[in-house]
Amino acid sequence: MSEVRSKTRIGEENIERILDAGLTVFSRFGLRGARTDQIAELAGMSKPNLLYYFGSKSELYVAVLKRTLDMWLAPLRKIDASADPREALTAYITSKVAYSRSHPEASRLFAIEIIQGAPMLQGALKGDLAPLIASKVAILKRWIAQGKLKPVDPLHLIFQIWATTQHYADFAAQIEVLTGKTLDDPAFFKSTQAAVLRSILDAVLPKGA
Amino acid sequence: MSEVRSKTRIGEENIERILDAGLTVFSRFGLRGARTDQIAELAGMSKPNLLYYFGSKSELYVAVLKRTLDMWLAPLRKIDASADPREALTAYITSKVAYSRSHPEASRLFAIEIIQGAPMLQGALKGDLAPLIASKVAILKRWIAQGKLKPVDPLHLIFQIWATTQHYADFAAQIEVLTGKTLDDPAFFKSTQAAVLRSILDAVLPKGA
DNA sequence: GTCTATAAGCGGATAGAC
DNA sequence: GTCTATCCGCTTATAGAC
Repeated sequence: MSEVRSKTRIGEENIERILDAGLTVFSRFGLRGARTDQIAELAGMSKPNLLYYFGSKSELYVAVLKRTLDMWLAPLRKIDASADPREALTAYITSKVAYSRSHPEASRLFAIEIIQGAPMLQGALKGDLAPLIASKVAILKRWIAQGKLKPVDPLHLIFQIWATTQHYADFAAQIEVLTGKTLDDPAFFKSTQAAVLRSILDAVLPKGA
Repeated sequence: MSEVRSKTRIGEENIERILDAGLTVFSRFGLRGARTDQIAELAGMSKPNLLYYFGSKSELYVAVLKRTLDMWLAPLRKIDASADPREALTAYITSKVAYSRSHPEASRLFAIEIIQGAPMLQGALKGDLAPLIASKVAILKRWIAQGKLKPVDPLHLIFQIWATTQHYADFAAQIEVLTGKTLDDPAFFKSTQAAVLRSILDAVLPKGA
C-alpha cells in the first residue's frame, strides 16, 4: 500500500535485488507459499532489512507483479495493423518463445497468480489487458476481412499462441523429464520455435500465402 | 508415508470428502499455501478428524495427486496404433477439452505442482508418464512414416495439445475476464473445442485427408 | 471415530541499538 | 540503513476425553 523507500544508489540496488529475489520465490510458491525469509536470503540481506524497503510481503508481491507486467505485454503491443500478418505473427510468436527461455520465472509468476484466480491481478487484467486485447482482436478481424488470414476466432487464436508459447516456461519441469532438454539447449530452443510457429501459421494463413 | 485408515462405509465416505476438498484447496494454493483448516472445513469435519485419516498435510497432498493422476492420463492411454489418426486425435483432443470443463481443478493441481518443479510428482513423471509418452510417440512416428500425418515433431505435437487444451482450465480466470465466458457456457465450450481441434488437425493432417 | 484443548514451532512484522 | 532480538498470531499436529 505505502511507498517504497529510498532513492539513493545503494537503496535502488537493494530494491532491485529484492524484486529479483521476490520474482524467483513468488514464481515458485505464489504469495501464500512464499517465505519472506527465503526472499531476504536470496537477496543477500536480513528479513527486517527487506521489510525496511517493502512494508509487507504482499506489498512486495504486488510490486513484483507490477514490474513484470509491462515487460510481459511488450511483444503484444508491437502488433500493428499496417504490418504484414505473416511477419507480425512470426515476430510475436518468436519473441514469446524467446521470452519463455529468457524469463521463465515471469511466465510462471503470472501462471500461478492466474491459477489462483488472479486476486491481485484482476485490476490489471481488466484495466490494461482487456483494452489491449480488444484492439488486437480488431486488427486480426481486419486482416480476416481482407482475406489475409483464415476466418479463425481471433480470441481463440490469441489463447492458442499464449498457451503454446508459455507452456515451455510454465511446464519446463515436465518437459525436461520427457525430453531431457530445456530451452537453454540451442537445438531444442530452435525446434520449439519452429514447431510452435509452424503449427500456428499453418492454422491461420490462407493456402499459398 | 503411512497407510490411510479405515475401511468402513462411513470411513470411506469421509476419505472421499477429504480428497475432494483437498483437490479444491491444493489446486488453488499448492502444498505450502494450502491450509489444513480450510480443507477440513470444506470436507465438513474438524481438523483433528481429518488428521485421523491422513497423518499429515503432505501425505494428503500425495494422495490427492495420486488419485487424480490416473484419471488425468486416461484419455492418452486410449490412443491406439490401429486407429485412424484423424479419429484418434479428434477423440483425444475433444476429451481433453471436455476434461478441462469437468475437472478444471485437476488440471490446475498438476499445473501448480509442475510449476513448482514437480517435487512430489517427479517419480510419477519418470516412472509412469515417460514410458507412456514414449509409446505414443512411437505410434505418431508410425503414422508419419505411413504418410497419415505430416512430418511434425511428435513430442512438440503432444505438448501443443496439452498446452492448448489445458490452458482453458488453468487460465480460466484470465479467459473469463477477457471473454466474459467460461467453459460452462455451452456456446463457448463448443467454439473452444472447435477452435482447438481445427488448429491442431490443420497442422498435422496431410492436405485432403 | 470424533471432539475440545493444547502443545510446539513457524513466520510475518516490530523494537531499538548501532 | 542494517542489524539482533523478540513479539505475537497463525498453523500443524498431538493428547486425551467421550
